[in-house]
Amino acid sequence: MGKKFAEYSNFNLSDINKEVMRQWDEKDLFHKSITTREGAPSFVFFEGPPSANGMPGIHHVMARSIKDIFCRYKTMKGFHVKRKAGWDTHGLPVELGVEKELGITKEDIGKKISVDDYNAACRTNVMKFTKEWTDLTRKMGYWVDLENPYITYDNKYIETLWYLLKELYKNGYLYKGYTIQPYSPAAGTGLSSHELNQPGCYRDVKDTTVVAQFKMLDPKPEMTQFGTPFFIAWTTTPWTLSSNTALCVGPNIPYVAVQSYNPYTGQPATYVLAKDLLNAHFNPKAADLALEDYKPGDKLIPFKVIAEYKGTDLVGMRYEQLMKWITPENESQAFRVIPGDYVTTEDGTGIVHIAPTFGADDAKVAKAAGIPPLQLVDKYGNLRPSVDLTGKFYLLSDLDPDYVKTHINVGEYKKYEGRFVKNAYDPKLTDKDETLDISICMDMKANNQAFKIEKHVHNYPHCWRTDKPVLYYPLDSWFICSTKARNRMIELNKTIKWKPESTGSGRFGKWLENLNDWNLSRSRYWGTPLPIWRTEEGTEEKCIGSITELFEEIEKSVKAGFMKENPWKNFKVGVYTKENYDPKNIDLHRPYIDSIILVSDSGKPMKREADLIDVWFDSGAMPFAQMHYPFENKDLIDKGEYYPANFIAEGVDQTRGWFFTLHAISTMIKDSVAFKAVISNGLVLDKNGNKMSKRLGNAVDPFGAIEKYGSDPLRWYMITNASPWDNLKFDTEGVEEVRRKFFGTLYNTYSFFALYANVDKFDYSQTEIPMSKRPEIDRWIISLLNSLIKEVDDCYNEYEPTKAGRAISEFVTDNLSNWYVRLNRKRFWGGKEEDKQAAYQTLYTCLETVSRLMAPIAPFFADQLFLDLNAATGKDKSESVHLAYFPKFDASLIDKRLEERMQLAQDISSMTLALRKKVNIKVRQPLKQIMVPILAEHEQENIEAVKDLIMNEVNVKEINFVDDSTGILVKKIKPDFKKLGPKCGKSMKAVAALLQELTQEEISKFEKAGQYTINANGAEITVDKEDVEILSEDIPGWLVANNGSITIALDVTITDDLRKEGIAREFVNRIQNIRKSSGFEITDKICVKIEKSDNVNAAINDYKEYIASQVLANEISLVDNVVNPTELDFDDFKVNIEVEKA
RNA sequence: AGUCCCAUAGCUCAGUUGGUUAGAGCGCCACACUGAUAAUGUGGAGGUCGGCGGUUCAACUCCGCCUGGGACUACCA
Repeated sequence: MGKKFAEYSNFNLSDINKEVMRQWDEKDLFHKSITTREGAPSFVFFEGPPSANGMPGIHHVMARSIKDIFCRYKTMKGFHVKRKAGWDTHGLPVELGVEKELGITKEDIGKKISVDDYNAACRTNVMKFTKEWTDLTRKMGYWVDLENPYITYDNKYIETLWYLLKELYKNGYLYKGYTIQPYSPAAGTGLSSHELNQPGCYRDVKDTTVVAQFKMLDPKPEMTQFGTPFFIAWTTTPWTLSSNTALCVGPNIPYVAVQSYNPYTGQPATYVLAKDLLNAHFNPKAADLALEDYKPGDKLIPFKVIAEYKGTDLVGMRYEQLMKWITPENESQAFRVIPGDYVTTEDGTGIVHIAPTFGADDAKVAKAAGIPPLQLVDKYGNLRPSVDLTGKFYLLSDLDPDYVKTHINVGEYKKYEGRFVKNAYDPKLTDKDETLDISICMDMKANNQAFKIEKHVHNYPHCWRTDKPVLYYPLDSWFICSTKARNRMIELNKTIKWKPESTGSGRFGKWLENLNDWNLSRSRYWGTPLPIWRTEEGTEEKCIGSITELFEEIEKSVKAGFMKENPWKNFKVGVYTKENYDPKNIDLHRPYIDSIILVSDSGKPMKREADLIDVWFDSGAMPFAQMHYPFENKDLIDKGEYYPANFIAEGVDQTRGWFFTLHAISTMIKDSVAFKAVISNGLVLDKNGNKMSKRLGNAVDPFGAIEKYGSDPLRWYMITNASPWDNLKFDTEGVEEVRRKFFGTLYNTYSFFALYANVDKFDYSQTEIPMSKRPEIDRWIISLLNSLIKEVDDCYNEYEPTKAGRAISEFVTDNLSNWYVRLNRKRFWGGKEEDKQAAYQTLYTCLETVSRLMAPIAPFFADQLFLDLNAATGKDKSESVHLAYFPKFDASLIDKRLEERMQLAQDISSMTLALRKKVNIKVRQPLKQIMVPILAEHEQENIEAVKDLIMNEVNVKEINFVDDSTGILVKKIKPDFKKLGPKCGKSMKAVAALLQELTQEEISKFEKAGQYTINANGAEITVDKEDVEILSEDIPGWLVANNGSITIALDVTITDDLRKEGIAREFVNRIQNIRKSSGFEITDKICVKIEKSDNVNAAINDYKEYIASQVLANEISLVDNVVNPTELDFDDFKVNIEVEKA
């Protein structure tokens, strides 16, 4: 007892932020929020690891707020919510950052700088902004364990990755393949899809394209009747034609054979192409011209369709190699027509040129049809595509001489030997020089091989490092055969709760359906090494799944004499201490790992495959790797306590990134989802809807924003302004508005409460007034409060934080502050004891409950509010709202009819005030009555119940009801379309019009009979009473307002008595002002002297007591003269008055 | 190019299974309040629900096409 509610002189959420954070640290609350729930059911959350080599931005506040909200909520619901922070530390962005910093390129690594030093630089660099990240995380109030984060470069982490890779390997998911990948000849490296999607990588380029003619070897008879028979196919990369080994048709696409002439040479020919594209290549205007009338050079070239085929009819047909420079292996299998489902007739000819070495799709369909790729043998004996790694046609001198002899037509090839396939790759050429494509096209034109040569603009990816176009090029890579698990992934995906749902079924679902194998290889230095060792010929290999296993293998190798000793002899197998796994003791990265040579089962040396693995594997494996599974914490995961996650959240850009890798790894390793629910949030844009970027200077600094506004309004704004999955147009004015509107109001409400509660020494030690004894308005707000609890609980449960926040906000501002507190102020400073207690208890309950409901979103202010309230009452002794429990709603306290009645009161009040406004009578002037037309009994009951509130709020003396019996009501009929619609069908409109035209007599007849027959468009329709709403819209002669079905009339006559009372109220108001401006305490008693005047005498005499009670005056007297007059200016007269302390 | 998301007042957003006065806040204009006061309240103006078609008695709502913005994926020749 005796503890007071804290009162504040100012309201600064940024300061509250800091102070509350200090207390959290002091009390070690984050840890307690976990330890106090020990043993409770666990709610598993996974943190997606950000990369700490960049500064955190405002969008991170968004993403992390979402994560934090649900972790805090679940903690309040009694769950044990462990959450580990994580850092993504490998990968190209890190490497490039380091290269930039050190001023080197990839080629310098191992030369100018040792791999060792380089990786050390990466290790430091990647954690460059850790401090800022930690700082932001704390300031924004994101509770996550930053002291024991998982770090992907950790030896323990890598060891788990190896374990997982080995599991995949054992189950046949890992294979080495030769595939077409984006490759940058200028940079000498393959590129990941992530790199290809850097801003600005896809650019429009103008390329020379050609429709090539492929001469048939075994044409169908009808194709031979006119000129030479050709297939025609379009390509945007003419240089790849020399590597053509097949043509591809759509099996179900219709094709035609057309007799015509080559536009360049004028030679007669029979062309085969897709029927749909006939007019794209043959001008319809020439359709009627006779073939024989054609003379070379004519603009319009005649043509004649002579036959039609389905794609399948063409499959298997053979054609002559277009450029006979190089003879492919297995020549007999090449140069055939093959089927491909991906062929369309959107552009080109419906026949696709296939160069298996330079197209991913090409390689796929070619492989399926047994078509050999066109490959060379280089001087080292390797099979190579016709283009070398620098982007030029191979030099003969770089090839195997025997191969050149047997397979290359040197005379033909010489002309193109060493030509770069894009000018950009050739250091000696510029854009203005003739491209290889053009050279080839010119030759084709001359050789009657080109049907059409055109410039074509298309979108093409460029290397983000060298700015030069990417080449699709075959490279050796390790793959995860994720397609094998595709169906299972699709099935499991259906069990995941996606927010929004469309991302799961749409973006993610479609992605799964079109899944490709996962290319794991990266030829870089800083990353998780692929733990596969191979003999030189690749006939034997070993996949290593743990350090222990590696050590066993090293021992064998030492025995076999391939290694002198184990380089990590201080490492103790099976000892999982931090020290033992410290990089000083062991480092699984390159270059150390590359020095390990193992021995194969047959006794041959094996070297590690030089590749690193995709960093996305690092992050997708975090459920296991963060626990060092299965080496440690095996049970936690196997028994489901820390896996799978109940909930994760990241940006929508992770759909095919982290969300996918988590899902894929989990499906393949555990045949389980990795997460049961996921929120994919949208972007944070600037207030104009533009992407934030440092370059444009429109990026919002999260630190500055938190410092200025505090995290709570920032979080509240971000969460309530738009659904997380919609993009947020971030406007600081919105944050300011949230601060003022929501937090300001809540703070004011609390301050109001605290002020009077302290005066009255309220501390909830008094007996609780039973709900049944509290006034209607108290039961109303408690009912709303319980409805709110249920709603907010449901929203959080359904991962709808936006709706939760909006509901809380509406309750606080509209219902609690603007209605409950405003209407009940007098109860707090006057009022009978029991009624006062009821008011305090009610308001206390509301505020305290709100502090819990809002805590997940606005953790700082909510905690202060909760503690301030409970410090005085001791009702909940939790150290923090975040250790307390989420409120439970009590259905017995919810009274929907009461809520409706109050709504009615609010509507009637609002309408009355609007009427007052119309005739300019201020609220302080009492009026006699409101008239309400009543057509049904329950309407009157409802209003009666809230009558006092209305009268008080709008300052009228009575509410009277006018029922039908008076005969003065003017009624109107409103059709209920929902009921009447199905009944009337097409006549609906006519019926509605007729109903609205009914006279007063007809309406009464209708009411008495209970139904009415209408003749609409010749059809008789019987309308029942239930099909319409009969309402009274007017009382003739009164000032009337209506809104929906409610109509009210206001009596605006001001009688003498009313005028006097108005003056009295005016006095109360003025005297209160004087009290305040004189600096009196609210409990001070006063003495009032008023100068006599005809304008006021009567009013004062009649209302002396009333005024005195309202302004705490011991005495109010009318005097001839006042000594220290204050002049009060009433609208049409002035009065002198003196107010002093009694 | 495909997939997905978004489009409602000047701005930010609500809008139930289709049902007839399309709402709120901010901003703006006017007013009131001044014992919740670095607050607050009330009223008012402000909409072809992106466009065009369709289904329906009835479309902001369902369907199709288009436009604009965004994201993701992608050398379909």
